[in-house]
Amino acid sequence: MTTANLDPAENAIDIDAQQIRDAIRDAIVERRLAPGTKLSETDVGNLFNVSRTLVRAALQALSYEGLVNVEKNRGAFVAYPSVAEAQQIFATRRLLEPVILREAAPSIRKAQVKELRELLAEEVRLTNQRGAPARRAEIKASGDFHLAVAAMSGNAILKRFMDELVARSSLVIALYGQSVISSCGHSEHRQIVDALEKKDVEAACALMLQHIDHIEADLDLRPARKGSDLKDALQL
Amino acid sequence: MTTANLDPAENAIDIDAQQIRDAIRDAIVERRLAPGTKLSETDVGNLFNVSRTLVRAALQALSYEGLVNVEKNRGAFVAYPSVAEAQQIFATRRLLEPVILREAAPSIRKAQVKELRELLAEEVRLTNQRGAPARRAEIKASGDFHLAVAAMSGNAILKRFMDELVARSSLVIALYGQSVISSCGHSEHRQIVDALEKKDVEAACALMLQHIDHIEADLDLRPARKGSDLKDALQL
DNA sequence: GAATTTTCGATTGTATACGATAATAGGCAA
DNA sequence: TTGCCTATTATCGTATACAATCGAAAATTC
Repeated sequence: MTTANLDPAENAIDIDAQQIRDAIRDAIVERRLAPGTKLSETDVGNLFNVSRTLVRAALQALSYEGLVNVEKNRGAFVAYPSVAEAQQIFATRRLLEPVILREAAPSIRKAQVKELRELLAEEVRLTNQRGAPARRAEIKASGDFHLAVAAMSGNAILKRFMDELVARSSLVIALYGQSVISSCGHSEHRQIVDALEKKDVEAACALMLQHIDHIEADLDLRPARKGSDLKDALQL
Repeated sequence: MTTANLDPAENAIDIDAQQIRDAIRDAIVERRLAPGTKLSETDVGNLFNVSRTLVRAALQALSYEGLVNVEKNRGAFVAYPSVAEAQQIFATRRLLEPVILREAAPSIRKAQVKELRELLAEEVRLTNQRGAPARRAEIKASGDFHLAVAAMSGNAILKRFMDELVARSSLVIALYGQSVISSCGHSEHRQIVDALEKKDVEAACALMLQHIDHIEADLDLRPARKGSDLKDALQL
């Protein structure tokens, strides 16, 4: 059995393709599924008690998000971003997130600041908690902060672009991250919120760029990867 | 028969989902398929001599690009962007295209200028040509210019975002465009190339923003649409 | 013993079958 | 006629069946 470890929470009745997609995406983003893992159509189907038809639809959707690679006649695999791709993902975030901040800033009111601070509180709570599930939730929470800001831009298209970038970033961090707490920057998140609250957009942008730099600095983006990890992750 | 007018050029042997997707996308972008047109799975399947399975995959893919709306238990329709969506598409382009220009500028060499000028020449050639096919090709060529610039940024992710924005823009122009030659701005395209050649990125960005303004100015984005057109486009 | 070929098994690719849903048309009553 | 209800039909949603492909192991040859 090559495929395993998808959250069996959705074992209710009548699953649809969207739920399967979400479950797999969450598993990838929360790093329960390692990059390179094969996602066999029959195996996934059995896990959710659905036919391959729905699984294929879900896997196809994930391939558009860049989270899964579908190789013709070979199957679907959790994406295994190259160093070049990883750099491009972060380069794009550096370009987009300041733009998003500038768009979001004018519509930041007390309610928005409150919403962001609640997300910060959740991040802190998870950081102080032990265990693997808390670590996984922390990864997701860290991304959620960036997505919340994107949502405040009021631009659904930008928000969707960020959805993809944040999800793929998690994958990259899973692959190339060095420190265990790779998504460490909740203090940086707070600084950004502080700047937004003061309507100091330029400061917020500068902090955001620094923040992205720090995330990327924690990665080991040297060309070669250790072979053992690769073989492991590919599950050959 | 509700569905018709897909280019039958791909009537060779062994069509796959990707080819169907491309054929339908081209038909939408070149305005051979009006917004709102129903894309029945069986009809499209018959046109390409494939089963509904492949058609569904293609339609699903197009829905991720925002070119097609899939309504549960009702079917797929060529997207019918609302005024709000249209404005968001152009707002996003205004944000992204300057960023793209700044990214692309450093790697603009003689070869790149030449490539862009060739695209301009093609646009001019099509403009001076009569007939509906030339008009359709003109629409596509106009978008290709923006996509070529995006490709020169060297950032595949940005390029893909632009792919989507340009395709959806064509749809919006089809819906809300007033003048027949809605993608008129090939002279503006030339000015942008001129600025890029002179390494004057700021001028290029300013011209790009003006250009997008002009495209949007040609649209009739007033809330209500004339009832007749709406009925026509919905093909009821 | 190593390299090449062949065979076999597993997995994907596509078509089709069947059940479910929604739109339409027809009939009935007001 | 108009409104409502029912029945029909067409279309979609999902499962399954069968064909095609790929990879790995076994067999053969040098």
